[in-house]
Amino acid sequence: MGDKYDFRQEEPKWLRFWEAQNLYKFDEKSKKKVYSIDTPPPYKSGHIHLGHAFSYSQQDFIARFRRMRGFNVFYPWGTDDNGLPTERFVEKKYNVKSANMPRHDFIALCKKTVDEMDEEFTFGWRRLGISAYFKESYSTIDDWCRKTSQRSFINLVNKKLAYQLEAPTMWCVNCQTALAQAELEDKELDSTFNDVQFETENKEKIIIATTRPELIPACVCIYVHPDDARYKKLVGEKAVVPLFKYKIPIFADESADPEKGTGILMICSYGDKYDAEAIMKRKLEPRLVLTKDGKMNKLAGKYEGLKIKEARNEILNDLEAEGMLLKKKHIRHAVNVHERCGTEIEFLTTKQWFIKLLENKKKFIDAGRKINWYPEFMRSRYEKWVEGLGWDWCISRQRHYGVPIPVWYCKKCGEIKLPDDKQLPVDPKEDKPKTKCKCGSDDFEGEQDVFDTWATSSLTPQIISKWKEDDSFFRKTYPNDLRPQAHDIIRTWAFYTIVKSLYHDNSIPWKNIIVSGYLLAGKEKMSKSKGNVIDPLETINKYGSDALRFWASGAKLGGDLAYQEKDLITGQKTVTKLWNAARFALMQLEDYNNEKEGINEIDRWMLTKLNKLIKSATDSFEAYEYAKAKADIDYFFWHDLCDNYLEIIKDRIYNPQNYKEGKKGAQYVLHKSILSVLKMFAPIMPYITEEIYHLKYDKEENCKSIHISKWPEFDKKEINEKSEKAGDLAVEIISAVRKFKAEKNLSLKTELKSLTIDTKDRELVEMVSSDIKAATRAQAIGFGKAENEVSKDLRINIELA
RNA sequence: GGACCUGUAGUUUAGUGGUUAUAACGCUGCCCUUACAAGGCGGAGGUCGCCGGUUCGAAUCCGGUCGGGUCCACCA
Repeated sequence: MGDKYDFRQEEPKWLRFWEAQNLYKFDEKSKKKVYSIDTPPPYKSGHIHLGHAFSYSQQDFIARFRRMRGFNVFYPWGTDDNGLPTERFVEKKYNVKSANMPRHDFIALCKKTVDEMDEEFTFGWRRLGISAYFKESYSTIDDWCRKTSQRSFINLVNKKLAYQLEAPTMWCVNCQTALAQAELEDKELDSTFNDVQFETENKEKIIIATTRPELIPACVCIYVHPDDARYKKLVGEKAVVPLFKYKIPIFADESADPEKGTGILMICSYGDKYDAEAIMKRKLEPRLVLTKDGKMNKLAGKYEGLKIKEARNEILNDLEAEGMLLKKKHIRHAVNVHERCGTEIEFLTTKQWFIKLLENKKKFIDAGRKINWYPEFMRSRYEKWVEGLGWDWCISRQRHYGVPIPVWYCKKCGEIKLPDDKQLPVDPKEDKPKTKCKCGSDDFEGEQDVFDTWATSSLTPQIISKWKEDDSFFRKTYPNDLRPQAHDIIRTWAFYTIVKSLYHDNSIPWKNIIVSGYLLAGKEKMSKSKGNVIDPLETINKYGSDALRFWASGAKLGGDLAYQEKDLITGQKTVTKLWNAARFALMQLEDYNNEKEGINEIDRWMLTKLNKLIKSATDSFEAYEYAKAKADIDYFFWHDLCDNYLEIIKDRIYNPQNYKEGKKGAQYVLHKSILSVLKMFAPIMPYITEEIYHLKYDKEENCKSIHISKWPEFDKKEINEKSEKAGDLAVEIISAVRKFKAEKNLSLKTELKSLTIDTKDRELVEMVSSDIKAATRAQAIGFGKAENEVSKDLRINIELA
């Protein structure tokens, strides 16, 4: 055993060892209880960043703890490769355009890229010590995932939970695709709030406030509140739309709020969801004025061809010229934009596929309540999102790249044709149905659209558990035991996964969900878009993976943590300290062969502390409170074990002849404490603990890795309250002597002529007096009157030699 | 506007009713002590955001208030 531990050399060595041993491979044949983890698949669009290191470390603590607790841990790996990030990444890499290629070619290219990158991409996670099994991983664009995704869709169509509808839907005019509610984001934008004058047929003035004057040509009716005295006389009249000069009805409707704007509401097709509802309710003919790429169409008359913003300005100018613009006020307000591109969303009538949500909100909330959320309050975020849902889930996207929606339409009768399960995965643009349409025709048109990426990633439990492919595997691993994820995707990943599991198998997808917080850089989130990310591989090269993980273990679940490089030093010091303590212990254990004899009070004190720690650390890990476990283990290791116990037993180990119990008891406790600490630290610092384990313990336990060794067992018989009290007293006295020497600038080696102790617990002190004597270097210990108060019931006098 | 989270030492933080409020980093005095100077033993540093209430007792519970964050809503 060398003097120094070089993590730069040792960490990669152990990584190679674990991978060569397939240490983390799930053993299907094992009889042990399964613990399955629905690992978050990262986008394979670049490199791991420190935020990943932070959250993936946290889930790995749990995986490793469970493995040592004797579970058969199923911890698969996957990547999410069918989203925009991958599409852009591949387009850039090969200088191609997805839209200009046959879809299957682009998918093949993505798959190829993904496979090629795999080694390099996953390296960050592997190097971090993530104990997932990387050799078998899924990619959300691979055949199996496309198959599962399409299978899920067909299943939902058959259950009438997925449907196609032509209706106003949220639309991004930049990406030219429909969107789901979960893809919206708020953005503060400058705008104007305009008072526009309409007139009735009798030239009565009606003033309407709007931020969307370009939708004036889309206006189909006007609402006033039935109890609004100001406007009662307007009800039943017709209004003339300014500039466009067509007539629209005026209705009384509760939904018009007299307090808002001028109290008069124009209904356009479509300004928002309520417009769509109002038009449906009144059975009005919508006036659609926008094209899919965000321009005014023919119905907008002279404004045809203008972009939305241009039309807005032109219309305002023209209104002003005609004296119909009464007021124009500058405002700054939040609008809904597409989270990917920041473009304001519009409502266009298009034909889309939806999954029913609105009629089952209660079921989703109930399902959420069957899952344990850590931390608990994250559940209320989930419930608030479900309660606030206003739309069914639009799953079709008018994009080229993604998992194709597996549907054909009969050209003759228009019927929908779904593929055979055996035919999956299909691309309906290129593949043909195996059978004819009910009408006898075999002339079909394949669906062009692809799925929302969440439609596939919401199936990760089904994907990893081999849903509808391997029943016994499915039963064994599903529902998954754990879903780890971040809180920003509760409304998407967590929610949609719950929806799918409920719809497919009337089940919950996982028993527990742990939600990690954000890694902050200063006050803001560390994220790629903010340009403040740090490459964890650099950090690992500088401080070691164990140090990085040690740092990540400091934040409790759901809690944000502000990153500061200096905090890595703490972990690095702990690694060094472990190394040195083990070095000392192993030196003292050379002539020791596992006998348990010669246990004295101080040993019992240590054993009591150790077993209390085992209990609390185990409980904490069980409750996903790895941060508390770490803090407790850390405290025990540095203070109880290293600072006190090791110092106290040194004399006994060097001069066993002076002690009636000899040194074996100390060796026993030393051996046991070091091994227990190593094991409890192993989930957090997998490398250094493995290194030390292999110096001695692997042979003793006949186990090839600490990570599959047995977690320490709490032994109630080792708890001895009286010994603990006696030991605590000893530590108190020793500390007081150390303080005395420090104040006098004396070396701790300085001999004392005598140490007089004044306490009512004389019996306890006598139990440990030889240890106190050795640790304080007192030639004699006596009991009697003393003046220097140490604590309420303890006074000492110190006489130097 | 609503919901949830959050405010503790210079910094990052622990602590959900009970002596004198945690630790790390930083600062500082001393100590080469046969594991460790990347260490050890000490020290300084906090009116626990603010106000009020409940209680024998509040960082902790309740109400209010101010600041930070997240999500949602509104967008006439």
